Amino acid sequence: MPYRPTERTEARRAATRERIVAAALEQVAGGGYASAGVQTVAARAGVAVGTVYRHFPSKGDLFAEAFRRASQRELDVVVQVSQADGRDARERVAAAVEAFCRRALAGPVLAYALIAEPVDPAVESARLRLRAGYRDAFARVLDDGVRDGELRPHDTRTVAAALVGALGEALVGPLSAANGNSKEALIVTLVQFCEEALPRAHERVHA
Amino acid sequence: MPYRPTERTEARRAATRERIVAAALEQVAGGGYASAGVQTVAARAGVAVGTVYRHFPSKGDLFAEAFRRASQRELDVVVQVSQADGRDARERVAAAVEAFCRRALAGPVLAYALIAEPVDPAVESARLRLRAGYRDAFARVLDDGVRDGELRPHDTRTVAAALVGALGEALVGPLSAANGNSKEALIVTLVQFCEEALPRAHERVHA
DNA sequence: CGAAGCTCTGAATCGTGGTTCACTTCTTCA
DNA sequence: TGAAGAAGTGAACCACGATTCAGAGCTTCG
Repeated sequence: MPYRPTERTEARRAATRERIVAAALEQVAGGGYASAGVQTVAARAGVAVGTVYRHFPSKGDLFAEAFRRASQRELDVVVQVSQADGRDARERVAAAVEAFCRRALAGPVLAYALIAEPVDPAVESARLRLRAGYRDAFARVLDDGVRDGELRPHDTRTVAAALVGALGEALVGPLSAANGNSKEALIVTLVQFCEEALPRAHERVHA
Repeated sequence: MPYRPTERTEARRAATRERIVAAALEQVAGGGYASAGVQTVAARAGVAVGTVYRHFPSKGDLFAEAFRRASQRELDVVVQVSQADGRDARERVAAAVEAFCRRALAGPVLAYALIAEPVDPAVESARLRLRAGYRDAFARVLDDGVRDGELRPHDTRTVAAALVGALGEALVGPLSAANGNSKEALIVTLVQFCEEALPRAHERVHA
């Protein structure tokens, strides 16, 4: 039994893999998915193209993982903020919306890639999971609001999805070119929009 | 001067062009953009591949035109409904939202293609114009509402975009599999959502 | 050391589907 | 009718970028 990869070697291997994922992510954050070819990423990671395929079965899998990473990072922040206790649903939604917007506006290219840019099917599924994650985070807050009597009973999943969509769409345009000033105004508008959209219990139903 | 295309001939030519666009649209409506290759569309239109290129400089241009057609049809309905006079902004928004949802749920594959499916850059711009069209239709209603004192002054463009995004996102999931029953419930939820999201003047601002 | 098994390399390969173009067919009109 | 010009044809072509693979270079351990 002349050879068995030792811990040290496996660590090196893992590090290479890590560099590749990181490079993929940097590339997407810098130039969008459209700019992210396997050759480019390999070069950025300082490895040969073949090495990428030693670590990932296909381009789709590589970027699916990269998206998953970035998604998780983004999602964690929003979930964190939305779960703060001692606050009512309206406050929690407002906090989550603000966090969502700030992060998107801080990294517009990545945000665009995660939210809206055309991608491979394999990556698309990672994106769907992200959107579902946001939706569920909002839905949890809404459910709590209903339970506590702050909100009247409603289809929380659909409303949560609508909130996510509203943010995405309203941000996509500004993601390309938003100066610092309009950013803050935009955030205020969206926070207010989402707050008001909540089906509060004390309010009359119109239809 | 032995040959000059006569009216009759030009009509035939136009008809062929029309058949190609129609075939492209049918293909997208039936199987999504992913299924829409030039060969397939040509076959469906009953012409050779080369003929497609006699009428359109590229695949992108062909589908951009097809998208424009479909978009216009969809948009016209919503604009029409949203401009009905003798109604206040809330009612007009509700009517527009309902029309939007009903049409999307009636042709889910086309709706998905128009709203969310990954497409060529050339087609993407047609899509952006569609979204902008919806946004502007809503924005006009909102502006009227502000002018009439029904709504308080706000960033109508952003709010309108948010409404469009809310509908798109909330519909994308159900577009794949929605039975008749849940459809109606979904529409009610979304109409109410959008009505409540409006920044009405008589309401307290929270933030 | 040296055999074995691993990782890395990157030029060559390959698949897909949009695009071309030499040719045929049709239309017009002297 | 026949010359000229346009529309239509579809097999061949080609660009592009993902994927492969035979060999070079490391790492481990008897």
